[in-house]
Amino acid sequence: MTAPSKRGANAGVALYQRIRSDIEGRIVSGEWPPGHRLPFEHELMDTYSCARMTVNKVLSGLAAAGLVERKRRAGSFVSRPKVHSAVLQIPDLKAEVESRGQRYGYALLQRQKRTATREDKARLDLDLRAPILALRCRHDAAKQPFALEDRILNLDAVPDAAQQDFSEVPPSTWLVDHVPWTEAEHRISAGNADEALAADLNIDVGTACLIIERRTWRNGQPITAVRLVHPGPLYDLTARFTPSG
Amino acid sequence: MTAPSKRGANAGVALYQRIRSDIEGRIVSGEWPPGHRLPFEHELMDTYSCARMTVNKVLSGLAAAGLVERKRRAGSFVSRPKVHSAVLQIPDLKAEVESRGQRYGYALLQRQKRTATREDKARLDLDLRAPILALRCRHDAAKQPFALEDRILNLDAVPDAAQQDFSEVPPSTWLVDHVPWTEAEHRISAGNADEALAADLNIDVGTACLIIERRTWRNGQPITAVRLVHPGPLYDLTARFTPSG
DNA sequence: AGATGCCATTTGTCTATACATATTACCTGG
DNA sequence: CCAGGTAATATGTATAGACAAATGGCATCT
Repeated sequence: MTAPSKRGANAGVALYQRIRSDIEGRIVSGEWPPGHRLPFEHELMDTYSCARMTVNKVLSGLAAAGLVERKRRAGSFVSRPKVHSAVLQIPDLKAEVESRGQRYGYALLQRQKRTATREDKARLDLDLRAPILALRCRHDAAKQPFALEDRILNLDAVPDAAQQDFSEVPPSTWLVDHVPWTEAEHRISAGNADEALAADLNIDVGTACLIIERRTWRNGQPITAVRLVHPGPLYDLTARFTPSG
Repeated sequence: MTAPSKRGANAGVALYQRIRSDIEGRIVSGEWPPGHRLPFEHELMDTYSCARMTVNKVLSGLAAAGLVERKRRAGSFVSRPKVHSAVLQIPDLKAEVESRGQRYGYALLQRQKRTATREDKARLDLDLRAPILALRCRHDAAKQPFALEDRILNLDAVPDAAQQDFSEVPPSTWLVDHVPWTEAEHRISAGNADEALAADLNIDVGTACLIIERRTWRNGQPITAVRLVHPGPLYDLTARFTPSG
């Protein structure tokens, strides 16, 4: 609300929000298809009897959300989304498990401080011989192995991690609370469990697993690379999405 | 540009963008950690010698991007991101294959117009007996099966689809161009190939596959449900993400 | 001490105005 | 007829001022 809701017809929402829903509605309903030129700012001004700053705020917001594209002198156009994009939420595993009403368990299987091998170098963009912390742990849901985590941490970027034994607190939880990041990359794939994995996850050899690999940087400096392997039948990622953002 | 660049020190970017990068920098660098209260609007006004509307635009933008939370009377605070989120891009398969420099192929395996079974009803939120189009097709990359698509289409929502034989144009491509949607849900999981799947995809029985299931609605009305099965070794999803949005 | 109401502060929204900038459409001279 | 300049137009950014709404704290009353 705000802005004296001039003549009571205002149902408690801000004017610019009403205008925005209005326009969004026409776009998603197909009334204004991709490529369609929407009214000029001064036309919307007249339509809604408001100042240009108000409609400008709306159109800028829609442009920021990717629903429209704006061109000087030409006008604003409904943009055509080329790809399906979905905002994938990858929460802390502990929170994930507990939100299903299951008991969460954690075990550190291996902790090793060493210098980067050629393999590590390929995995993150590390310098060869950079000091790293290699961790291997298991996450359980309702006493069943739920994920195997295999992580390397760049100690040049996160020296504090060397002081942490990760026997109680999972590295992912510690990192979220202590290390800001600027860039992340996820790769999601499927693979068959080999013998070692099958033993650790208590599943049959050959069972399909969902593999999530994440790499994180901070201003270009590599922080960590993690590989999470979930037993196929026990896990799936879900993403919901609306074009409005 | 814009706004008379008061005294030339302006490097060609708008004032509000300079302020925004400035603040974003302090946040991602950790100088202003999660929970930290950032300066009040009137303090930023003084700092940057500008009007309140300008800093308001910056802070509102940061709030929309999820970097800060704003509370009346209390101030604006750096928000603590609880989940890793990633924008997953799921492009048209044809574009995906060709962007890898491989030849794309498509084959329609099955096309059936019928009424919804109980199984279909569970898959989308269809009414029982609603008219649907069931499709099964294969996508190839460099002559190798690359994905098996199994789709149902709600003909009540998309009557035009009944006129389309999908022998040349993949349904996903046709849909993107013809049907706007307001909501989508993705589920990503892993599974072992059974005999039928192994035969269609030309892989061994038991090979791990990446399974992507997508359901799409338009203003609450179900449009389509699709299940894409990719041979594990041949495919992965990649998402890149920066907190700034 | 505890409940209650008022006030100051901060963000939220809106207006009216101004000038900058990019780009198209048009006009004019060669 | 074309090249080049010019005006018109729509967006981009910024300002100053105004009032609304939410809320934390303080003062007051019981």
